[in-house]
Amino acid sequence: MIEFKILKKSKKSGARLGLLKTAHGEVETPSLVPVATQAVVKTLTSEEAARAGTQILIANTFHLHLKPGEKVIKLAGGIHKFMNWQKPLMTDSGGFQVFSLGFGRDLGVGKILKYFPGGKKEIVVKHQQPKFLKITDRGVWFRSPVDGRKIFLGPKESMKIQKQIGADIVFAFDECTPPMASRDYVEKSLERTHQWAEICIKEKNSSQALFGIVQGSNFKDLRQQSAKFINFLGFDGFGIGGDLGTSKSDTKKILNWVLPHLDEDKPRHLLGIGHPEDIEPIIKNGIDLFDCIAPTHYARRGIAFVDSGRLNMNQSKFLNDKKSLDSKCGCFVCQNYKRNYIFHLFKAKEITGMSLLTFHNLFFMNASIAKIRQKIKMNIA
RNA sequence: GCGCAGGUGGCGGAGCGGUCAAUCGCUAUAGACUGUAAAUCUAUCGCCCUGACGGGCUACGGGGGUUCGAAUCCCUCCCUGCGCA
Repeated sequence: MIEFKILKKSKKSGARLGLLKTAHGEVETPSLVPVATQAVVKTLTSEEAARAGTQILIANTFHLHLKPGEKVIKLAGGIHKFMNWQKPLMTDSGGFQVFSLGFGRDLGVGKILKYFPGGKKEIVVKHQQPKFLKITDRGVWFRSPVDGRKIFLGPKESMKIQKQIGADIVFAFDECTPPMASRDYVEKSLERTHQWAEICIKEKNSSQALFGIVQGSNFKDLRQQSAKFINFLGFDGFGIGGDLGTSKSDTKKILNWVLPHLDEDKPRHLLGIGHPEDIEPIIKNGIDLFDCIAPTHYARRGIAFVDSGRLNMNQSKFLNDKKSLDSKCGCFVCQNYKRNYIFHLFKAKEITGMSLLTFHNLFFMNASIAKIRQKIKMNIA
């Protein structure tokens, strides 16, 4: 189980400084939760992920169920042993895959909608089903992206799998609704997500903390209703999922609808948000934890997060650039390697380039969040 | 010297009389990506004008010819590879 202590509340914003204790150690919050979908931070060893300042990881129930299967992980002694990660770890429930392999895939969009596919002004998901999966009241029939076979995942199944995987914190099975969903769709989906939340609570075991997920898309009353309902069920913490609007101010607005209805003394995890420029605002809104693929995913595309913004290490202007990625960064990459070399590795398609940038991006983000924690402590944020 | 095979855009390589500024791949340039179907995807890539649509110009080794029309056919020269002397 977990214990969460709020050490300090900012007087200048909604930010909180906290300490999350788990059987595998503590997490100073606010904190980034780097993504290890397949029980690995892509391109890094677990030791490297830790050395980059990572305090906690999130793996994925759906993907680990497909490969290698939860039984394998259980037989290996649980996910911590399996991947040699002795720090805190959470598993996402598979609820995001209801979206990403469903409407997200159909329409080629992510959960943050910046443009409407096909140039249409509005695309509304009403009552239809996604092409490749079937959403029912009891759960979801997926098509495995690995081999196409049918996979059923509902609240019971997800909880059972997550128990076998053995993370410190597990998430309730939800439906992440698409950003272009109609109100009707979101209402119906929310009802299901809430029923599933009740089932997850019943399936909860004593050794894992369980976070409930607030949905409701960008509808104020639905978000509030969801926050109250999920709060009432008595979870150990909260995830805030689904559509969070198209701008930073939308996200802020939605968080302001939700957070006042959640027990203050429990951790709040914003699901899937965390570009560098998002972090300070969401922390000031009162978010304690957030996971995002950005640092690792962008690294593999050659994008380095640095103090001045982003560097695209595929650009040949770096051919003879003998500077480190970021002159102020203390990571081993910035201490030992220069842009010219990293550029070369990307051009040569050498995997070490991706690995170096992944390490740097994680270190950079973890360090900048540590600075924000310091600012909260010193009453300047 | 003879024989054979070739010479096409930054590179590799299609095309073999009109629909060709030229398939495709690579490279190059720019962009996208927020609970990871992702070491991926998209766009541009002869020159000039245009935001774009579009228009103009120069091009398929050099030169000449046939034809209404040639990267594609003919002649000739140059060059490359292989084989034989």
